[in-house]
Amino acid sequence: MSDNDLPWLKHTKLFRSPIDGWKKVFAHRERLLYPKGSIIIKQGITIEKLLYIFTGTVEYSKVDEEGNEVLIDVLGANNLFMIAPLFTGIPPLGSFTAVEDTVAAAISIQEMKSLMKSDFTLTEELLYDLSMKSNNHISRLQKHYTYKVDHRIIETLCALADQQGMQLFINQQDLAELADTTRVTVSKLFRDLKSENIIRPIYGGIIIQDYSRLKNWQKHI
DNA sequence: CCATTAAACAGCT
DNA sequence: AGCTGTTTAATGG
Repeated sequence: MSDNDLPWLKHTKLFRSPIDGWKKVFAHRERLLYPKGSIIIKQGITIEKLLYIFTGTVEYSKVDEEGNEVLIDVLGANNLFMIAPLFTGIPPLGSFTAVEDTVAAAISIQEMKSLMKSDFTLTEELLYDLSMKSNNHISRLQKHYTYKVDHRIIETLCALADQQGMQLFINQQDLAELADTTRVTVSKLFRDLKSENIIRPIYGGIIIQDYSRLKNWQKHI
C-alpha cells in the first residue's frame, strides 16, 4: 500500500482523556513502530494486548454493509486503544490503521489486570477513557446512519467547541470528513449560519458566535 | 428535493 | 505553488 492510498490524513483528534497513570506505566516499555499506512489490527481479529500511542495518529474505521469505509475515531498521542475488545473478548468493530508513522507500546491483558488491581487510579482512568470512547464511537456511527447532513456537521462543530472552545482551527475539508460529508455541503451550510451571525468562518477555521443557536439550528425559519 | 461528485475558479498563505 | 472556500452542472436516490 503506497502513501497515495491514504490521502485524507489530517483528521482532528477528538476527546483526550486524562491517563497520566497509564502514561507512566508505558513510559519505559519497548517502542513499537507502525509505519504510515500500516494496519495495526484488522477488523474481526481477537485482541490480546492493550496499546498506548506515544506519537503519531491511528484511525479506527470499519467497512459497512455497502463496502464504504466509516471513520469511527482518530487517536493521537497519549491515547489507549483496544480497551473494549480486550475486556470483552469480542473482536473490534473495525480496523486500526496508522495514518502517520506511529510509535506505540503494548501490554498483555494479564498485566493490565494486575496493574488495575494494585492501583485503583489506573482502573478509574481506564473506565473514564472507555466511557468517553464508547459514547463517542456510538454517536459517530449513529450519526453516520441516521442524522441528516446539516445535523452531523453541527454536532461535530459542537463537539469540537466543547473540547477546544469557540475558536476552532479546522478547515472545511477536515470538518466535512469528520461529519462524513463534503466541503461543498459544509460551505452551503456555513453560508446560512454566517448570514444569521451564528458562526463566522475564517480562513482555515471557524469562530462560533452563538453556541446555543448553533446547537438548536434548524433549516428554514 | 437533497446530497454527492467533478470541475473550474478565485482567494489565501 | 499548493491549499482553501465557493459556485455550477450533472447524477442518482
